[in-house]
Amino acid sequence: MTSDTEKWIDRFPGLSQLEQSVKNLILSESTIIEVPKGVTLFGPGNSPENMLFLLDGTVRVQQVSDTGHEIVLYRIEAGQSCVLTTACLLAYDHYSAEGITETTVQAATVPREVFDDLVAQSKSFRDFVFAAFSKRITDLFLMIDEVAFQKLDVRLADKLVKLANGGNVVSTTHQKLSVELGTAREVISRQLQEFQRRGWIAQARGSVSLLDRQQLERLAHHNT
Amino acid sequence: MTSDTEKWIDRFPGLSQLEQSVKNLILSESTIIEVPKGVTLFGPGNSPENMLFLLDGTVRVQQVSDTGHEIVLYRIEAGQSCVLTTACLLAYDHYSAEGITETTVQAATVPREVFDDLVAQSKSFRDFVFAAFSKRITDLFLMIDEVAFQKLDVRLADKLVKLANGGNVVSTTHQKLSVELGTAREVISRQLQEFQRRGWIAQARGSVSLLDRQQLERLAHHNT
DNA sequence: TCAGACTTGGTGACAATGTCACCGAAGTTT
DNA sequence: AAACTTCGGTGACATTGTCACCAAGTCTGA
Repeated sequence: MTSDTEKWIDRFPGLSQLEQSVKNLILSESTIIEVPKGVTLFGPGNSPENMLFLLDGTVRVQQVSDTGHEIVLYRIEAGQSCVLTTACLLAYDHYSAEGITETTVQAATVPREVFDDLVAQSKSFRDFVFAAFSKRITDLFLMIDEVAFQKLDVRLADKLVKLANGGNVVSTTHQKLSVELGTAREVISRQLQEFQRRGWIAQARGSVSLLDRQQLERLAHHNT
Repeated sequence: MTSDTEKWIDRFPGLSQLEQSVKNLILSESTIIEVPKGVTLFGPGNSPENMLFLLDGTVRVQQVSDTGHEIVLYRIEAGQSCVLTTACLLAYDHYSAEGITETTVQAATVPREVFDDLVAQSKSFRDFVFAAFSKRITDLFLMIDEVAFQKLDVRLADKLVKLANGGNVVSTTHQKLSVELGTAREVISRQLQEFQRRGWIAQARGSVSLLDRQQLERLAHHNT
């Protein structure tokens, strides 16, 4: 174990406060894996037994409705939270969510039994786990609110700014944006045309350039 | 403690398998409370420190959007699951969900520290808790799917059948139904008129009678 | 390098749902 | 009985979703 990987645990804000003995246990019982982009980590009929701590990259969790529609539920970012869903959600039948790597992903895998031991032994680990669950649930509450009540232009502006991630170009198709928001491609196309008409964005095949991020952010934050 | 209340723990399928010693601990450290109908158990700025096991009655968890709209997220039924949300969600700031008793409610309250002890000591209690979280999360996934992609007539038919709960009368207003589905009152009124026109329901002020439950169920299950 | 095949995006017509501004009828309070 | 509140109805219009296309760009294989 290199000094580099030894420290991965400190990338998790919630885990850095663990007792040293617990940290050592996690480190010794976990395996670092690397998964290429575009791999389905979990999904219907595919249930890994391990818990994952994401060290690098992002995993997109999305759902395919029985109507054939898709929607992105959330993303798991490196160091932010663990893939609890993985080990836990399989218990329930009708879940159709799947987790797909959006980039090459580095992760530490912790066997289920070790996970259980950790929960039993460490109060701070428990807090970490429950905080992760809580965050997930409150985020889903917010998402329901958004899907049910927010106007599409607001949601799209918000999504563009977030996907740009500080930069000015979002490399994605109208189709993919529609899955992000759980709407139809045509609706995205129309709305992007409107943004373009206002001079807020420029479009090219497969990419959107943000020309006036301030306006987009203003719309996204409801300050019309 | 009467022999009646001593057995409440066996009403929870997930808890009945606990070690007897753990059961005893829960029973001795918990307090039975009764809460009248219409009380806000938890909500923004109101965070009870205890975990609740619902023994009788139902709690409605709903959300008020900053757009002023409301939507029912889920219900907690007696014996079904514990009010984990209560103790856990406060950790996060912007959560606007609230839990309101829909009936007189009987519940067992377990102090936070006892809850933590239980999680630490009992594997089966851990399984119970994680199962509850998982169920909640997968239910929210389904809800997002429904809100985003299901037609309103399907959702309304489904909701009517479920609220009828085996009977043939749903005592509620159009306004309340609209909150159930996160839509507008007018939309519900129109749709109920359509159901009435088809002879599936009859309406009176403040109540809906199901005349042809089969048809409603057929619609709800997408078998047009 | 050319012929499909596929992907991406555009368009118009229409359906479903949400919003707004009203209205009157049925209950409730005083 | 008058004032008020709750409940539900209505029409006009805006927004979003659906469908059936089309055309241009990109890729692939012979």
